[in-house]
Amino acid sequence: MISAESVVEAMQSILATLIPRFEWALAAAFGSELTPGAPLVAIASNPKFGDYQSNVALPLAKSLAQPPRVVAEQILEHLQVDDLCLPPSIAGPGFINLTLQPTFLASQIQQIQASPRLGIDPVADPQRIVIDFSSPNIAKEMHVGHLRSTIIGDCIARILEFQGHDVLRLNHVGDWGTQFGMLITYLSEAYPTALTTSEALELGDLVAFYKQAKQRFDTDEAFQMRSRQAVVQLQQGDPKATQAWQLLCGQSRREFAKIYDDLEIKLTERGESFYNLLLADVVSDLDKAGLLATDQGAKCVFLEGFINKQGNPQPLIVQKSDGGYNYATTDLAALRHRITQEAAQRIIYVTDAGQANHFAQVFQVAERAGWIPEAVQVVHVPFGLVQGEDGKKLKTRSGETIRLRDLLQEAVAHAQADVKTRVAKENRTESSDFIANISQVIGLGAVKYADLSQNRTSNYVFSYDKMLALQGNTAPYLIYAYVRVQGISRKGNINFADLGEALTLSLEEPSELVLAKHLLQLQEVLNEIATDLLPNRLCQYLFELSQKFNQFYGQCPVLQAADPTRTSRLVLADVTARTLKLGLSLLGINVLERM
RNA sequence: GCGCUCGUAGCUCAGCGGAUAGAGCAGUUGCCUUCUAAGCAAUUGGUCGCAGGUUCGAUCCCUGCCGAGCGCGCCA
Repeated sequence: MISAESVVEAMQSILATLIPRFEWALAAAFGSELTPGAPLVAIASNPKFGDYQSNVALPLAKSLAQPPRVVAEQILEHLQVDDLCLPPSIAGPGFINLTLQPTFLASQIQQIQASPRLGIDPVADPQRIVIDFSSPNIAKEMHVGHLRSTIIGDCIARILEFQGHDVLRLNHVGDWGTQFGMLITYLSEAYPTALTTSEALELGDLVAFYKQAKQRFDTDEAFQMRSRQAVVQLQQGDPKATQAWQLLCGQSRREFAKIYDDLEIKLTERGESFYNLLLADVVSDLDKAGLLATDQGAKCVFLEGFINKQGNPQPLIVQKSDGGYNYATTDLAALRHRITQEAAQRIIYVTDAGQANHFAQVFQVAERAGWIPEAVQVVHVPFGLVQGEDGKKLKTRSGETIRLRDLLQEAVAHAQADVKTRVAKENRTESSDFIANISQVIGLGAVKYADLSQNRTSNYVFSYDKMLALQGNTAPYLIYAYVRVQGISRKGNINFADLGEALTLSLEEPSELVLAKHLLQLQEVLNEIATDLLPNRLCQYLFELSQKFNQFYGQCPVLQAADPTRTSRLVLADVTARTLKLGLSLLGINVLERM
């Protein structure tokens, strides 16, 4: 039988505590072999029904041939939850509603407050997880298209790292392939010093050359031939080509680093070139597996379930007719490397939804070749387009791609304008460092939050005005809630770390109870996100937390209250602030002490 | 033509097979001698694209249709 001790000993989510209670009650009431047909417990769909609810009685009614309310009554007869809940009730057709006891809430909040990790222990079974994200192309500037992958990938990595997993963040940069043949061929004609002298080119120049090279490639057949030849040379390790390539990569890398530094994102660069020596084996091993075919001079695997425009099975090309390899080959090589060399148990690809087919095809081929062991999960995490307000792919007014650098700078500039207006309106004097710091944190936080707070699968309309609006479901609103708590500690000279250990909390006001209950749900939310990889759920949680805190703040004076209420409220405020800080940090967003 | 994703309030979006579908913004109305009003409270606003089906129960799952976006042989 499950005892109450298990709850108190190891802090675990309320759901994780309640589920075995229901399992036990069901087994006791009806025997252990029945299948519930619904989740045993869930967070209540509406606060007026309580805090948690169980709907199992409804699906069970049929198989047990009893009215659902009768089934619910039998479950309640065996359900032991009096250590954490008020007496459960049956409502409507047979819902079981549970409400947490204030004293239980208080003890849980107290445990969270005493814990540096807010009561969330690392997972018992840490996994080796590879996350492939950001992945800009060398010789091109990072642009809006890289924003979502970079931000979403970083957020997923932070959450899994916090849970205690061993995460390898890989930047699969485009540092190989046709584009380099193109660029090297073009530069050797137009600007040969760039291929032999480091820092001969700014990244901006490189981008301009890239465009010219691309145009030649698309219109000049002879140039195209020479470019393809150059790729093959590079892939065969020709020293001159290799040197030129390294210079180009170095140039781009320095530019990327500035953006990653600003965004505080850490990545291990392991570009396509890394897998060069493994490509030939991919093709020969596919051959050995009996999957390889040759079609129009290209080596390929014909896919199951993919039909081309002519109605024929579609191939995945792994070696082009000119002998070169392409991104499918590289992705297959990378996949194998991550499984065999990195011992990855879970491999996550954060790229735009447009690549869904590509990954489905690569995964299929790897699967059929027997390269993906049963225990390894390989998953594409797609996200929608960044659109302009016209609903089309985002461009500048003149039709150019927006540089990520410009986008971030503009966000910070907007934030700074807002801060200055506010400081002036309140007749405050603040140092320029103070203003610069606030602008940076808010501007970058707003960009990240606007992106992460959308369900990633849908397209996302990019609007400076909406993203930088400092009201509503935005980063500044959340940061402001945090700042309000710090305001309390400054005003009252409170050191939250010194509130003492043997506190007795008393939670009575509705807004205190609502806030406390929400604080206890972080672990459940994180567990969900670790499975579904949907960061917007964390945003939703933090936004609701901020709303609930602001309601509490408006209704419950903290510093003026008498003890034990005063201390209880201080603890609630402290736990709220630390939850916000932790949650925001998992989104890659900083907090401010004052704003 | 085929595939993937999406369609929820005026706008931008949440919504995990459950009870009367929720936020934010915009609109209307209150609240600053009180821990920062970047806040709070109240209020208006819905044929969940359409039609079937599965289910005790469907915004959610299945089928068909309509509409939008993206992709579909040697770019990544």
